Parts: sequence; C-alpha cells; structure tokens
Amino acid sequence: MQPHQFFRLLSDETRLRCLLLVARHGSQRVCDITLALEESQPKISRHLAQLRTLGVLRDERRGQWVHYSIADNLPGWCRNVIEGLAASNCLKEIYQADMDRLLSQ
Amino acid sequence: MQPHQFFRLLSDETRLRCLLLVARHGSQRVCDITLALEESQPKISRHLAQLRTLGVLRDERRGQWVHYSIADNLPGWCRNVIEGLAASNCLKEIYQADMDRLLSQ
DNA sequence: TTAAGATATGCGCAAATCCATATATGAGCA
DNA sequence: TGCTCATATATGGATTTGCGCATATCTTAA
Repeated sequence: MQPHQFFRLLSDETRLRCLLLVARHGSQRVCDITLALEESQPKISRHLAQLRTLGVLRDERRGQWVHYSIADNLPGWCRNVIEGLAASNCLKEIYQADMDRLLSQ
Repeated sequence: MQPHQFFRLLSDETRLRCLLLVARHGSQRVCDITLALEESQPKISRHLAQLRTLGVLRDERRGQWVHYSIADNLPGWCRNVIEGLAASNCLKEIYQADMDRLLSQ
C-alpha cells in the first residue's frame, strides 16, 4: 500500500468515521457501525470493504455478524497516523456524536 | 478545513510529494519543486494551488519567484500528521529520489 | 425447510478528479 | 517600450468515485 493510497481512504468522511470508530473502540460489527454513523447499510459495507481491501482493516465473521478491526500488520507510518488521529482531542470533538450513538446502544 | 478534506490533499501522489519536500526542506521555489519531482510546471502549480487554497501551504513572492512553505496556523492534528510523515524513515526511502534531485541542483 | 436478519454486490447515474494543452499574468531587464 | 522567463489559470476530455436501489448470499432460529 502506497502512502497516497492510504490517504485516499481517509479522504472520504464516511470511511474516516468508520476507521476512527474502530480505532477508538476496537472490533465492531457492521450493524453497530451502521447505526452509529446513521448511514445506509450498503454504504457502510462498501466503505469497510475498501478499508479491508487495502489492508487497513481486517474482518472476522462471528456467527451471524462480521466484525471489523484494525489490521495488525500495518506499516509504522500508517499506524502512527491512525493512532495520532484517534488520540486527537480536536477530532474527538468533531466526531463525538458517532461515539455517543455507538455507546448508547 | 475538515479532516477528510486535508486527507484528500494527501491522496494524490504529486501533492503528497510536494508537501513532503516542503515539510523536510522548508520554503521552496515552484521551479525547484518542478525539477525535483520531474513533472510539468502547470501540474505542479495546480497542485500547489490546492494545498494553498485549503491553508496547508502558504506562498510568498520574492521577485521573480514564488516560494511555498508550510502554513503556520495549522491545527495541531494536521501539523502532527505532516511532521510524522516527514520524520518517517520508510517514507524517506520511498521519495528519496525527489530529495536527491532537489539537493543536486 | 422456511423465514428473518446481517452483510455483500451488481448496476446505472451524477459528480468529482486528473491531465495535457493553450493562454494569460507578472517580474526583471535591455 | 519590448522581450523573456516564471508562474498561474482556463478548457476539454478521459477516468474514477460515491451513491441509491435492488438483489444476492450467508447464518441462525423456528
């Protein structure tokens, strides 16, 4: 994965919100992400698939559900960006509503 | 500037190379960036303009030339990403040729 | 075996993106 | 003033992207 390809993934707000949700709260089901982001299920599914195809997320089926989490073999610069964003207070505020909806389920 | 807008800037390889060059070596003239990246002048100019329009770079005319440098009022998360990339050894290797051409002028 | 919920995918369209080329603007100098 | 280099912008076309909608696949439970 080349750097600019990784950043293209982050250039869509829905994908960025998906990634931040998973980065902050660990493995999440598609249905929970869909509810937290208040977007359609096909839309979320497609964006998660893009994050998975380039190796940023990994998926794991557990019975009826598919869980997405941060891939564990990411290059260092890539992991640093994700962790930096997840730790940023400024970004926390911008996407706070997603986190609230996730936790209130 | 919203996070995903910033990442859209980094999602084009030419823009990313421009930004890294300026982040590592400070203020640079358009003509030097053009030579270092071995791309056409209008292409470089257009990408620099996008970086300037969203407030990531600032420009300064000095006589015949226009110099671009990192804007000084960037949000913290944004500056962190740029500095992290500029310091990454892995990215250094990927775009080493640009640096070499810049310094050999 | 059938039903229902969860997830993925095929398709068509509108919008955005990138590039090459051509042209315009501005600075320095004779 | 005229000329040249440096830089910016406009235009048109090819490609990509994201979306909604409908539908397919998978899993569990009845």
